[in-house]
Amino acid sequence: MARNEHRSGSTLPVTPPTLADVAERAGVSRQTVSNAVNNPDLLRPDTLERVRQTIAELGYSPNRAARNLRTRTSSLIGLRFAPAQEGTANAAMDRFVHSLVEASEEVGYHVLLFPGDDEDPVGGYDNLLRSTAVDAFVVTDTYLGNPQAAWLTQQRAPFVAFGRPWEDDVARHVWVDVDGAAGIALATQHLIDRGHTRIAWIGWRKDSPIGEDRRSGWVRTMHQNGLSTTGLASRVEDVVHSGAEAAAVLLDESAPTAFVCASDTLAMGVLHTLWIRQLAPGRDIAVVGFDDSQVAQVYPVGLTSVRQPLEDVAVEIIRTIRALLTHQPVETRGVLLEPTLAIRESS
Amino acid sequence: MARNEHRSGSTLPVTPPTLADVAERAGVSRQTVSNAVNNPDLLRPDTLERVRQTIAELGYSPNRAARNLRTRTSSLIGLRFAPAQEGTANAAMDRFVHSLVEASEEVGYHVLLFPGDDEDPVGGYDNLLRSTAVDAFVVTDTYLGNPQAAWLTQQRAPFVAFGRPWEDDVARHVWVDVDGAAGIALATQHLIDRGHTRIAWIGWRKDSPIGEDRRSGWVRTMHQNGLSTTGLASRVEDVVHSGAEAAAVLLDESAPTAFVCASDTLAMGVLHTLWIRQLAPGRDIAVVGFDDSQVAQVYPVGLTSVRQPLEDVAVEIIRTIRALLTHQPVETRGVLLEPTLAIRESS
DNA sequence: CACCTCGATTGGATCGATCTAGGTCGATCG
DNA sequence: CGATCGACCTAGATCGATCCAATCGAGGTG
Repeated sequence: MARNEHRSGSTLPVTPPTLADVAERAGVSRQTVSNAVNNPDLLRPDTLERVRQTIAELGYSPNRAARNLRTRTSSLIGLRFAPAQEGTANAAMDRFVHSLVEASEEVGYHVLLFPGDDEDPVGGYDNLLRSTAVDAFVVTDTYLGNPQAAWLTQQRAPFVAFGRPWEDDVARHVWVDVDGAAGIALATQHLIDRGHTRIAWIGWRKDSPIGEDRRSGWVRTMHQNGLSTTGLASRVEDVVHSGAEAAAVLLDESAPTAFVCASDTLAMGVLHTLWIRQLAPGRDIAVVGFDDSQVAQVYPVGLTSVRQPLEDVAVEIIRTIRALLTHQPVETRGVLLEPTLAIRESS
Repeated sequence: MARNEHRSGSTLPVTPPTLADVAERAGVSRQTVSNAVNNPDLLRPDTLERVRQTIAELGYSPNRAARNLRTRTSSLIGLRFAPAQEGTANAAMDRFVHSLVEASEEVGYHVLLFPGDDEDPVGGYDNLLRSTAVDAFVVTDTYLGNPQAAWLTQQRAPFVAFGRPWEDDVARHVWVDVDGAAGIALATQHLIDRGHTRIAWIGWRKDSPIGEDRRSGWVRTMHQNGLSTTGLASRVEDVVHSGAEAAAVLLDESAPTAFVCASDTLAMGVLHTLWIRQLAPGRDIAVVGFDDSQVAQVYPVGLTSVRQPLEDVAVEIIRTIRALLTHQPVETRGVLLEPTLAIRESS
């Protein structure tokens, strides 16, 4: 059993030390070493210390594959990673993924990325699930008609969704989401506090539940403050020039003094129209976007934007996944977190 | 051995089928099933067909952990994932990670993310390496004084760097990089072709080898075209307002008609100054950035920008990693890829 | 017909950590 | 003083796929 007898202290041995190596060297059994790693409370302090010392000396770290095989877990969380769409400002994924990686590390998980395929949306999930390569999934794209959540539920695969199952009443999975309506309400109130009364909305098409939810935050806040929303709303595609056109029309027809947008992309369109018309963002016309993208941060006139608490979302997701995996009762089916407002020169 | 005899056809069985299950059901031995999966050539066509049929019927997929344990591989590639810095336009990581995930999938690898820690830069690498959790690493931050590449080399850990070992003559690891100087040369020549002769450079501080490399592309192209660079260069921090200030000073002192920048962040600063001075980007003054970030794409006046071929970088990195892992001789120590120019209204 | 070859197939051993059942030892108690 | 207890530790079995050496069987050869 005495493998790895001679090894250089500075380079990685050809084969890393095993639990048996540590046991032999420390003069204890394998199980004792295992306990030292996983259940230190079971060992007598002096034995624990001796084993730990040996572990440190040998630079031992449990072999992942062996542990995974025995325990039927992988400590990996699968995430389908789709790139940010070109031509839009949405870089939220980047920040979210990082938060997720951080939150995972804290509790001993790692994040495994796999590519998406629009033609076969569950293919990637299926492979990883059947080969028991991951313990759970984080699903980020729970938009209308997305079959993944339903499919995973049916497979009894543990997963948590970032995003509510909007339209789907039968969906019984666990989710974490950000209250977009509250974010827009925050933005709208902010503008009202600054003295604006004619605040326009530029959002997405009506078939987007997320867009309609965000819009409701604007409507609600306006009405709560006794302000009219008539003729002040526009619903367009999420591209820059659509936002620019909508802003131009609204300025001509309704003379708003402020714009609240469903995305930073649309807000960029508004800024473009203001620029063409020689109107100064923040001084002449206020603009607020959504997502606090890099564009909002880097744009010469800093764009005020609703910022999703992605760090908290990630922590909450990981917390929930742990609960699912340890078969603790999951107290709530959904968690809704409050966004904040990143205030900059544009408002 | 006949586990999983009765199972619902629609939901995942409590324990997935094993190779032994398939073997028994197909009336062959385990080894034969293994061969059907890994070395189909060894089987007689009719046997192969029968085994494949059974695999499909049972929905069998080899257990990753068991395979990993036996073969001492994981099919995982580790990538330290640091988030884009707030306040800069650099979203290249997002695109690169996606490309890497795609390229990995093609050859049966997956990407594992782990967090970075500036205080202990090799900690994450060390853990994954010692627990044999990944087969290789992709290292993206090979800047001056970064100990990771040297450390990994010393540990004999397989890895490929995205980025040249600039200053380090002794570094003998394998790398893939984008020729920034060629990209800037492309941008500069593009401006010269448009009739510009007074083209200014705004780059990073002198201690950045990447910045100096990019700058050399500007110098080279200017001189090749018989143009002077005197008084047309500025070196500043990579933040928007530094770019804006540098542009203002250069406009006052040297009256350039075009700017080439080491980053989109700096280019945004230039655009800011142009906006303040009521100068139209593209018509009055041309501007070119670097990285083709979302900002460049979304900015109302589309920003012409050097675009790194990150898809190709990823493919090349994966190709090299495969070569390293299969102990094929790696023919070249470094690969330099050519960027392209995304031309928009700003030039 | 015995012998040989070579492709196809088999069963046992193995990777390294963990689970399980059982064993050791000193302290406590009737 | 021997039985009992509990804290601590040990050894064998196990997870599932692959490696390895050995075997089987069909076809060819002298």
